[in-house]
Amino acid sequence: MAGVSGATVSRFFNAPGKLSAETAARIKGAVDELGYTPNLVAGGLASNRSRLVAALAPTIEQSIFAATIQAMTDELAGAGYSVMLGLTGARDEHVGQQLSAVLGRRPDGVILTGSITDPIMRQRLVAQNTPIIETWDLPADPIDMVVGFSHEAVGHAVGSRVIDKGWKKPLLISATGTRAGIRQAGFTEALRQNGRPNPEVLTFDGVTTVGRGRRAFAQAWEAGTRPDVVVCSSDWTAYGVIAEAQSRGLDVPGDLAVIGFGDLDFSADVNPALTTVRIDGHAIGRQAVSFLLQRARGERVAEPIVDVGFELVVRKSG
Amino acid sequence: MAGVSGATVSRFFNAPGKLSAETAARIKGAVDELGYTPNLVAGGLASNRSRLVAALAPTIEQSIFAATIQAMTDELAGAGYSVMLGLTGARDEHVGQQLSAVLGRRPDGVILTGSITDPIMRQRLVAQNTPIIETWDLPADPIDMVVGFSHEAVGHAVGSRVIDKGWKKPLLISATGTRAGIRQAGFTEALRQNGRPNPEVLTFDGVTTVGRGRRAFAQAWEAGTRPDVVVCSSDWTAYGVIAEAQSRGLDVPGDLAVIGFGDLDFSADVNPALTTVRIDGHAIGRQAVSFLLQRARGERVAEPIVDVGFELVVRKSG
DNA sequence: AGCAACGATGAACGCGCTTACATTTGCACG
DNA sequence: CGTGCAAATGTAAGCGCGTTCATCGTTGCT
Repeated sequence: MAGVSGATVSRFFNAPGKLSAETAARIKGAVDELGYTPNLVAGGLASNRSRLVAALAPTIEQSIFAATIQAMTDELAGAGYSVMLGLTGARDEHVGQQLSAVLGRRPDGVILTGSITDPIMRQRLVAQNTPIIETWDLPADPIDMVVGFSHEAVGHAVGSRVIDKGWKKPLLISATGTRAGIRQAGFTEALRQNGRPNPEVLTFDGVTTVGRGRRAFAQAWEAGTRPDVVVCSSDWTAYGVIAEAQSRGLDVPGDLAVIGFGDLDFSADVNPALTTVRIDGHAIGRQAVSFLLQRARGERVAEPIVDVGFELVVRKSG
Repeated sequence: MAGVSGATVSRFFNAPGKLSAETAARIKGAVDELGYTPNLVAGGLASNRSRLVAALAPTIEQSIFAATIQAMTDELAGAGYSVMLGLTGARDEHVGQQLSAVLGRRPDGVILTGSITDPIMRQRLVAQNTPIIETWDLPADPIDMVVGFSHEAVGHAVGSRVIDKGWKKPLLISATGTRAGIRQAGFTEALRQNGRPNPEVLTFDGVTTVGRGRRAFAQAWEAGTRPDVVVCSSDWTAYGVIAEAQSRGLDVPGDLAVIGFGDLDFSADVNPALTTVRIDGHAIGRQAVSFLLQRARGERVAEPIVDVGFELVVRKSG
């Protein structure tokens, strides 16, 4: 319709600078009139670049990862990429399945939250030769690039605060999961370094919600546990503990201090405001995308392991 | 390596029943040994079915849509589909861009939250001839299939409760947005039918958060507004109003009733438990996927417009 | 033994693009 | 006016599969 070859139309979309203004205008006219949208599937096959990146996360509901995914998606959209979302389940039970599904599309990058432990999976990932970014953790044996922080250090920092404040009977309420487990280890280690015994620990399975926190604290309380500080694996749980404690006539932080994890969107605005550990999930997403785009441009990433750190945010609750 | 033609390998993956057990075993051996993953991009081009569905939503952070996306992704993964996530911004400012990006991949279905208003966009969507599902709304002029509920009815139901309870000075705190606007209209209409004047309204732009709710209520209070009930466009905001009211020494619901929207995960567990409108976001996602799969099997969807309804959940706060 | 019918498999084409390479055109320069 | 070079465009060969159609044994039956 524009009187040009297919190759020229391809250039119109992918390298507009190479066209004369006149043909570009002619093609644009035809494109508009026909409502033509290039088939990126065919383009991907031909160019061997899918412009698709896979993002795997345990869940997006009630999740600290939502911020990372949001940031990633926004950034990638700006660069002309689409993101495939793979939800691997609260305990990563579907990583294998999701990974297979995703690799079949030959993504230009894979962003993981946490590490892949299964050696076979790792093998398959590496074999694909696509950029891989592990996030929200600092794995000892990284596959490729990493944007995360040390859960061990987080646990240790919280433990140190417990020591400093002179709290004697800490209770850990935590979801099962590798990363929460590592924070727990760091916490315990901080206590041990100060000659303290291991803390009491209550773990539960599945998604971290306010209700879970409430019930966990109620259960501990009914069982006679009388902590002076509760350390939680998420701000959701922490707020549940506060709600339950308040319902039982306890004053937070007077009778009971509560510390969360994540510094979620609501954490500063509840009563009392949550003391927690801030992780900048958006920054993680942005940095991950930045790595991906560098690789896509063929550049070498000089410093492929980034520790975004964390911040102990002291507010009213503890 | 298995001593068979490509055609047979293709059948191994797509129609295993058509192979003899013996060749299937031979192919399986080769596949395992080589770590071969079929290239779905090429397959999609050849078969004209991408096995990709696009999900567009304003945001996933702090969002009632997260549940729908979660359910969709889970269901679709089970059926061998992947989902492309498109985030269109809190006020749908990126629908156009996202839609283009997404249509280029020739998805086997598009799931929208809310409607597309721009006629040009609608045109392009329809032209693609892919199944389209509008969710979280009951548009007057549906494009294709719909899984939603009436925001008008929600507003009306809340308004009726305000009447029934005899509250005289309602204040609406609402994010800007089409759907929130429709609920507001329904609410106002319910008041009007009972001879009541229009309620006071405070709107804000952007994401609905606890902090926004707090600040909005603080602002109204400082301005001298003294409502006896606050109706919010989200449970987040509602909880923010409660927190702010409590900080100012008000008793909820004694001095002030608060009603939210969404019945989010935490809503039953805060103090006081939130009176709100429950929408089953998971059910919306599941139903949408079910429609999509029916279409994929070539079946006609008998009843393509589904009203999943809502439920006014009365708890302590109002 | 001969034939039809059927299940299993292979050969070959094409899906809609990208891209290396070839070709054409326009223009500056000697 | 011819030469050389760069910019603009066309040509054609795939990219890795799915799919149709033909082929080849087999089996069951007469």
